[in-house]
Amino acid sequence: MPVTLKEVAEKAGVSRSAVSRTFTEGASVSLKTRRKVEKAAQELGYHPNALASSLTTGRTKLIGLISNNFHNPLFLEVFDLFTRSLQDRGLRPLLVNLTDETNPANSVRLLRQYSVDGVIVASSTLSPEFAKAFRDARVPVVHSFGRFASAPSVHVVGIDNVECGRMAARTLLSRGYRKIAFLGGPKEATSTIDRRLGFFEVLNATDGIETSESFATAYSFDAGRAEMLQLLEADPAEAYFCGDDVLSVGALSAIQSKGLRVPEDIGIIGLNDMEMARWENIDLTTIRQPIRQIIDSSIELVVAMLDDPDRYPEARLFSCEVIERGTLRPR
Amino acid sequence: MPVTLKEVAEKAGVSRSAVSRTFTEGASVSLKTRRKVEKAAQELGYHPNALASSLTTGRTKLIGLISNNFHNPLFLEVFDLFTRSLQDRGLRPLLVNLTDETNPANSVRLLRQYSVDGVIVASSTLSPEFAKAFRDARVPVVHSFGRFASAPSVHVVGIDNVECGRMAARTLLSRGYRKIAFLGGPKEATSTIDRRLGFFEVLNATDGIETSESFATAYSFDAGRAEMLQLLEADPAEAYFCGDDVLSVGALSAIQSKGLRVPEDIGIIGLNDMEMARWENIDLTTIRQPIRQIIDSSIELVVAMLDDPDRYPEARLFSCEVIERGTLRPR
DNA sequence: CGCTCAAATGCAACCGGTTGCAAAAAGGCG
DNA sequence: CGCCTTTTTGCAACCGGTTGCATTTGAGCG
Repeated sequence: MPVTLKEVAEKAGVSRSAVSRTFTEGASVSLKTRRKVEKAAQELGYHPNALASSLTTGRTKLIGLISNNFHNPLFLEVFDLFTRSLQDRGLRPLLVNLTDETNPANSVRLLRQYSVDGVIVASSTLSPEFAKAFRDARVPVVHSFGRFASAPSVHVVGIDNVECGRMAARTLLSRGYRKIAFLGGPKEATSTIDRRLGFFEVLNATDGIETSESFATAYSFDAGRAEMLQLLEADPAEAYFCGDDVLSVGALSAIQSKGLRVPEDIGIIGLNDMEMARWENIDLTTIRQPIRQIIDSSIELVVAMLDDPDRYPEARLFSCEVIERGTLRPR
Repeated sequence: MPVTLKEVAEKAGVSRSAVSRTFTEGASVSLKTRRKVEKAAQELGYHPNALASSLTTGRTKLIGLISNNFHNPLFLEVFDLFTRSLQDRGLRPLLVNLTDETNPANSVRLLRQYSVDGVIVASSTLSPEFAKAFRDARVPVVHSFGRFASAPSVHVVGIDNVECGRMAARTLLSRGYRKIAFLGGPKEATSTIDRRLGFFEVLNATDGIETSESFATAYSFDAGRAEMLQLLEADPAEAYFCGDDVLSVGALSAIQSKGLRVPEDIGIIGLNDMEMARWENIDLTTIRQPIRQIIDSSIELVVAMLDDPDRYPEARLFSCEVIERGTLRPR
């Protein structure tokens, strides 16, 4: 049903090659034939079939965007930025929802079937095995929001979660909190592991601090709320560093529903700075992750790999920043 | 670099057709050759190239998922459900972010270049022209969350916004509110127009009700907050029906920051029932849109159109439901 | 005006598959 | 075992493009 190259060629009275070249950047066509072809194409409403050309060029301009974070509001912003930046570069995101997929091989197969030029794994909770599986299949891949490694085996762009932990600890200490706790996400999430590490590294190096820790079962409102309700049963801390913002809001909700006040009775600091954190009803003090930079950098990297698939793997880190709002007591 | 049909054929000692047929549902292959082919494919790690085959079959199994709602938390759930349901049916979502695109022709061109089998326009704010442009290009299309029309020219799946407006009005009346206002989204959004219509239809039919209306510039927290701050300057209403949940949260935030209480001083009812509406810090009374049903139905419809592109356009409506939470005073 | 050389063009093969068709193989039956 | 029918198989053309190569065209110049 759609118009093909051949029809345009016939109408314009030239060969198919001429038409193809007219639509190929930098190909050799005289102005005269180009005019003829463009006219015919215009009249017929012709547009080249990207998939057909991908067969010979080996480029589909399709980028697999794979994630399992479909319940973290931050990721709506992430998807927004990714899709727009990709589009701006003439690339198309093929979205893969990994929520109930645990086998990297399946994702690799799926995306190879669609000959994606590259893949971006956008998730802080997905196992590094996913990115590695793509690398092994020689598909250019970048793990965005992945775990920082000093000897990366796959391209990683994100933040230093250990440093974020330290930053949270220093912030709480500077506010004079002495009884301080970590309320992590899932114990096995690398982000939780790393944040915890940095957090306690600083706290343990400080005298007179009483610490404790616990873990929510997911980075979610419900998990945060449930865990905090539990904590409030017995001798809660003065301040908590929560695994992420959604978890923090769950915790806030638990605290408020017990009739306690934030920050007067308990302080909370989150991580991510999702859009809602600044909503006055939430007004969460948190650590901002520079998602725009992470995303731009990820795309740059995956684009660079299109030309140089064997590019040596690197880890790119962006610094985070404490955003002061209303859930910690003033200095 | 990836393994091709030919290589498998050579290794298995059969023709290329035999290999192709082995991987084609319902094709005629003897068990013996199928075994041989599968063995060879296995050893070589062969998987058929979906894009190449689409060239002859005319099916890519690609579905364009186009939206401009990348700032409404509800849409994270929407994307989650869409991508999962599509995947479950063996379809792949090609995501298009229309945030800064106003010309339907561009989207059509783009998606035609990628030979998508069908398109889902998922947006309540996008002009119906987008869906129509696809229809005119003879690309199967469904407008999800689109405007209900009694004489639909394009497949539409969604809710009856007029009825939602009535529902909101009845709810407010039943709580004894007499001074009632509409705080809409953008004036030109069809969802706002329709909700307003139903809302005032009921209110105007009731005696002794004082009404007023105003419009936020977007379905966003900031717009809702700004508008409500303005309203609070002079003689606010007793209760507001807000354009959607995000707007409602903005309004709530404005009210609270002025030292007023909800629902004691002012009542709010939203629309959508996004995940955060139930967060205790927000606890928004709202009208639930059955997004799961809308999405499943949309996909069913687009799938049905793959087989019957000329299917007569229909509008599918789902009923909404008031979700009682804490932002309206009790009966 | 003829010559050289670069630019433009068309031919034909190819990308990785599918499929109609005719030939070959297998199965059924007397 | 031979004959007829059904199933399986391979050939070759095709899907909608791209591209290397040889040929033609045309510009530039003495």
